[in-house]
Amino acid sequence: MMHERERWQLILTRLRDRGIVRVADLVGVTGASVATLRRDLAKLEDSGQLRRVHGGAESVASGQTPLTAPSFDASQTLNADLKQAVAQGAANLCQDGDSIILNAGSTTWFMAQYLRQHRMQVLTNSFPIAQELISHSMNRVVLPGGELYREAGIILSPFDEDAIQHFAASKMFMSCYSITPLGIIESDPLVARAEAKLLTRTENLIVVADSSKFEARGNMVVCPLTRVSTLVTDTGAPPHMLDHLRQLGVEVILIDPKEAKVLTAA
Amino acid sequence: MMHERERWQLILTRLRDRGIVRVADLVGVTGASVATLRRDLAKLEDSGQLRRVHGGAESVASGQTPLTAPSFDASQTLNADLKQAVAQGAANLCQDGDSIILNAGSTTWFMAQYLRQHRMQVLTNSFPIAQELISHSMNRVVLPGGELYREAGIILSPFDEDAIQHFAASKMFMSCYSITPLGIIESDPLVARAEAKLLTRTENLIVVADSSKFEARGNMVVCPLTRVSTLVTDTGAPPHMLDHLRQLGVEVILIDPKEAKVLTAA
DNA sequence: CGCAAAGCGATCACAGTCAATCATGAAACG
DNA sequence: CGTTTCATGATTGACTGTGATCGCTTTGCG
Repeated sequence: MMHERERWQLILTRLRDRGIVRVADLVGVTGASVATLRRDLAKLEDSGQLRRVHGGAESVASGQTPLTAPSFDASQTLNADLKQAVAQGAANLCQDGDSIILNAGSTTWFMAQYLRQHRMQVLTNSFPIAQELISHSMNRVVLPGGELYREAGIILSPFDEDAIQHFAASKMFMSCYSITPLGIIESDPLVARAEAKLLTRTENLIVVADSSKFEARGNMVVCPLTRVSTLVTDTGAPPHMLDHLRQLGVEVILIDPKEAKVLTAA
Repeated sequence: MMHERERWQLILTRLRDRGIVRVADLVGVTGASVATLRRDLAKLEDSGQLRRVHGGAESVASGQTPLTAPSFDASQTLNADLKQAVAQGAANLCQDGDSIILNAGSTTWFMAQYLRQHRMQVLTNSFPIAQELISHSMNRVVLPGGELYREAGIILSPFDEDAIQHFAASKMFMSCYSITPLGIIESDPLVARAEAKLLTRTENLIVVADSSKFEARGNMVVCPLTRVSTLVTDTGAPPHMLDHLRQLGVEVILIDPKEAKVLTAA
């Protein structure tokens, strides 16, 4: 028989792939009874991970624009579970009234999903994140000026004068391309510059990265590791890197992707 | 059998792609009965995601995201036909390679629908317009920095330093709250200020306004009528105002909403 | 103008789905 | 070893979505 968590994971995966699931289908896939699956859906709806409809459930992101969907479906297939767990752990660090920064990235985008109940001021250079927050949360949203790049939905500007110079954040959550001993790495120079610019608006840098980010890739250093206050990652991260980070004074928060998924939502 | 939500999704997608759907076609595509599809259309119309017409339904200008839908459904019910006609006429003034500005407004939003085939640089302070352009057109999109206001989807900033100071536009298309002999009128001070700021980025101001905008309403003057280079409106506009505008040197372009094409150019 | 065809809303019966309740069995606990 | 707790599965009555049919209205054509 299938375990409760397995079913949940399966339901959410299916939901992400197809946008909609039917109870009848799930019976065939999971082998569980209709009643059990209804309970599952009820719980998942309570924690905001889907919306129930007659006959099954639909993705909370369903009916979203073609912009966010394609640009994130690709990255979603890659370690989506880990990213969600890390994102949820990071979201737990937020409190109502905070002023935070979210840079553009798939992990931060997942994080935005967990901020629906919050009331904060959020500065982000990600168009999809702004969209998500403005339409599904009570947070106030601030955007930097600049050109909106289609593929990634990032707002970038070559200029320094900007309204964000008036923004002061208590925390910044940053996802990245990779983490190496040399620092936080991006692959695109413009993106690296944009993130460096955001970094000037806060003292407290929280890096969110699933364990796959510790493979060395990319070439643009956004900032050294000593700039990082906190790292949120999952238990699959290489221990020697975590030790190194702790020695540099970085607080490391480990999320167990198996447990953290839904439980902390309550 | 196809699920209700799947049909809705399919209907809305088709609507996005083609602008109009026929019940008869949907029967063939979805496999559902005519009665069911009619019910679907009725529900989708209730939630403002499309407008029913004899034989099927048409895009209400794309029932895109939860953000745009509510904010524009209200204004759409008001003179949507006129606004669309004016918007189309205004869009005809654009050429590939232009750099234009679109302020936030229902008429300019309709206009964005007619810019799908263009390749321009577009500066807009409207989130829904940016969304429309980035996901359905080849235009480059530039945004000003500032806070994103939920209801209207407008980006507003109390500060002057901004990336848009580096933007030079050949034309600005502006919709407004009303037009009076005193000038172009808005109702909200912050909006009026944002539009005045956009005005500094171009010489050539094109006002787009259906004929209902000539009733005196609102109280914030954005600019005097002498600042207007061109006015695009429909044939229902009061002649004495048009004469007055022509005397001030404003080029008046009249659109016949029935034919949706340009009649006269003064 | 009149007529035919298509589209429309209303109604009804049927099937699928829902929430609530109770019963079962397994693990946790003293 | 008995009790408690919890996830699960079955049953029930109520509800919702569906499709067929009935007139009525709108549209298009001569």
